[in-house]
Amino acid sequence: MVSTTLTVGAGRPRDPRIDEAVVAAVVELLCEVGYQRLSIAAVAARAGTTKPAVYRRWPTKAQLVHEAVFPAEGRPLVPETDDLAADLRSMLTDGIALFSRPEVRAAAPGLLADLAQDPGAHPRLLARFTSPMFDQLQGRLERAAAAHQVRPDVDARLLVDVIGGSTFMAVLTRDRAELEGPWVDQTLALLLAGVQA
Amino acid sequence: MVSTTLTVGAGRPRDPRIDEAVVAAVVELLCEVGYQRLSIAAVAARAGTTKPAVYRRWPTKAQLVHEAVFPAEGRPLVPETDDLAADLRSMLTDGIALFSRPEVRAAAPGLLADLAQDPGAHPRLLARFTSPMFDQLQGRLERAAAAHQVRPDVDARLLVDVIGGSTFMAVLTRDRAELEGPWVDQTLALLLAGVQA
Amino acid sequence: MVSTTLTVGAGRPRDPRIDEAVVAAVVELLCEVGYQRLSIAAVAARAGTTKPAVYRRWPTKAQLVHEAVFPAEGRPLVPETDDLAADLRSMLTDGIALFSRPEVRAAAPGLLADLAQDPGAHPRLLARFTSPMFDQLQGRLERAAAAHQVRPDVDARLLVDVIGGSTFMAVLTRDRAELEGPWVDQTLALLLAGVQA
Amino acid sequence: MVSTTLTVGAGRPRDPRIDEAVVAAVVELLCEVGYQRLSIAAVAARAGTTKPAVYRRWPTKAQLVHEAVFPAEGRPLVPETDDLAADLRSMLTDGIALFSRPEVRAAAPGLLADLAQDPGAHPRLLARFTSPMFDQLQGRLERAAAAHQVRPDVDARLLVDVIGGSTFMAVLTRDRAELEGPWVDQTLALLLAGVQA
DNA sequence: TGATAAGCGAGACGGTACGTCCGGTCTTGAG
DNA sequence: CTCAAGACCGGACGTACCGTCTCGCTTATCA
Repeated sequence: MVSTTLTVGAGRPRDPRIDEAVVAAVVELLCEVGYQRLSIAAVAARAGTTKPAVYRRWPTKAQLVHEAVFPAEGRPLVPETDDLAADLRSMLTDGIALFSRPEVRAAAPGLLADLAQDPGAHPRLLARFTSPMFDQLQGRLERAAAAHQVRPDVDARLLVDVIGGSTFMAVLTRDRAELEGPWVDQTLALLLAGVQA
Repeated sequence: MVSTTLTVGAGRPRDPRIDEAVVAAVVELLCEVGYQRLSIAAVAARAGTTKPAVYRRWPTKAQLVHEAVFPAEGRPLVPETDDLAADLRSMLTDGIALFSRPEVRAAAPGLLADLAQDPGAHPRLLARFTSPMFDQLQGRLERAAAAHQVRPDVDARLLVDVIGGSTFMAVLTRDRAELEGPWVDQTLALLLAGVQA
Repeated sequence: MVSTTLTVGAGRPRDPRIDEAVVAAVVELLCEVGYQRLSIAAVAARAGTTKPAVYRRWPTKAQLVHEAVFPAEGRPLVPETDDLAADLRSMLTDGIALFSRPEVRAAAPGLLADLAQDPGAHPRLLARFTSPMFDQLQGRLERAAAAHQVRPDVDARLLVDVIGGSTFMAVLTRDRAELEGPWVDQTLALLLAGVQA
Repeated sequence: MVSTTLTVGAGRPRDPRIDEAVVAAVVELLCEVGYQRLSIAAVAARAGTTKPAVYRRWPTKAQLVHEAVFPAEGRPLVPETDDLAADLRSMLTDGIALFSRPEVRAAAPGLLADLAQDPGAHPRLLARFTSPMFDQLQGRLERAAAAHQVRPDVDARLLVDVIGGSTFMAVLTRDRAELEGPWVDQTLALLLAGVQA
């Protein structure tokens, strides 16, 4: 998180309603005008506050959008049932659902572009998303290998690349209708055949 | 292509050296400051010309960068040997190489962001990249299916998603060293197992 | 003159109708939009021709306007009766009339500004206007001095400054009505008293 | 004045160094390139600032140049000694000196041209220059008439036309050397003879 | 009489300057 | 130290217009 509303010391405390209003305004405006044309001034106006109040909380647009679009949810990234096929299917549909949210579609490429320029963003991004997902998936795969469901040399990080990248690319290049139909089934079939022992 | 230097009719013809200088300047500046902070003014200055000369050729930054970064090469996107494994490996290494070029790394997310906002960019992007690749790969897969090397229900477009998305994601989240090492081997193994009859 | 339609040598001769049409267009447009916003493109369009045809004849806007507004008339600048008061009055009213013509009011300050910047304009301007007027007035004053009407030390060039400058300033700062009324009478009284023996 | 640096209320105050630097840059550039080719961009660059900072202070080039060239000095336009000849001489030499300043020579015709086009400039110009001068001169002439030094019917405004116009014309059409020599003496003689009782 | 040469309409070009938007910072005055 | 209000600085924008150039054609002079 960036908007560290600690304010342990003296002085007037920050108004928490502004934090909420700004985040809500960002999500709205992302869907309306996209990432590039999202201006801090417009966010502040929509949130009923002023630019300095926003800049006090988030130093850059990238960090603001990042936090607004990907709130730190505690939900498990990798499901844990006994059915490997069902778990992989969940990951595919979760990826599709995530990248299909309007604010995510609008924000993701712009965020990538901004963060790609920012040195140091690489580890932060990994720490926030890829690594937790990788750790959980690593455990899940070891369980599956022990049950002789997957080859023991299947790499969890590689699978994260393939699942994440495929869903991202699919959302970018296909219509909504295609994704809800056979795409998941076919991809799941390919993945299962690819990893199975 | 956008910069249609046709000019069959009347009027002073365009100076082709400006076309070249601008494209070169875009590639340079992309590597130096990234997509977002790439300004037309800076491109024109670096190219030794002026903004109107750039705007006459490319109406938007997105189209300019698109053409500068992805020149219309005629090279086949899908190799055509008799060895399916070798062909898939080529596609993976080509994808890695493409997305690893500094100007592509700098431009790709920004282009996605801009084009995602532009209605009508979707079909254009497909027509230029995904579709040709898909058509070629479709033919290659049919040949492989006839030779009983792959299952007949493997979809070429799906494979494009998986190969393109995986390589894109890998380049974004991994170091150069990892990609040149086992990543290609492991991904190739997964794909082969996934599609084989 | 600038538009030297000599064309002694070979080649297609210039169309004299274009010369006329351009000059007429300049006078019209000066009255409509003034000197600064008079564009060669507009002149060419109004004259029913094209920019290069205008530039072939007059290299700069200043020279074009100069020639259009002050055609080389042969009319005597200084009248030659036996009545000095009447002659001075004529010069005053002629100055008022000249500077009051709409195209002259519109063109004069702009011309001064352009020509003031052009080194070499000074002698040209003098040769065209001030000097002939000065020569004629010099003769007239000598005649008046011989008749003991004016002091013999009155300088003709000085009188040109005073008459020209006063009328110019008066036209710039006063309404039409004032000028036609007592202004000429009062100025004439001042001048006569100033020069009389 | 135009650049009203009032800013009594809220908001960041204007940087007064920019005001000074811009005015200085205008004077410099006027002498170098003249009025017409004086661009706001060049002024801003020379002053070490940017175009918007200039536009915030002066909405048009005419107003900017006007204020830069004719700063609101409180100096009396008409001297007030007991010697009418000396006072008139002062007005002549002041006029010569004013119109001889390089930036004034460069700016004056261009300003006239711009202001001549702007309806409403007429009264403004009068209010700033001609009228104050006229009022002061009117008082001086009444004093002189009471002392039987001038004819009581001599009009102050007319004298302003004659003195201003003559000096302006003389500066435009003569060399520096001529003006410092006998020109003032001769003109003074003419004026004195013209107005004396 | 045919080659040469300049003018013509048409129109796009290279480039200067324009006036404006907006992003991020700073200042006030109150809480 | 925060808040609102708001102006400021300066980078960049996309456009209008200037004077030039290229084209394909026409019109005159000269070999």
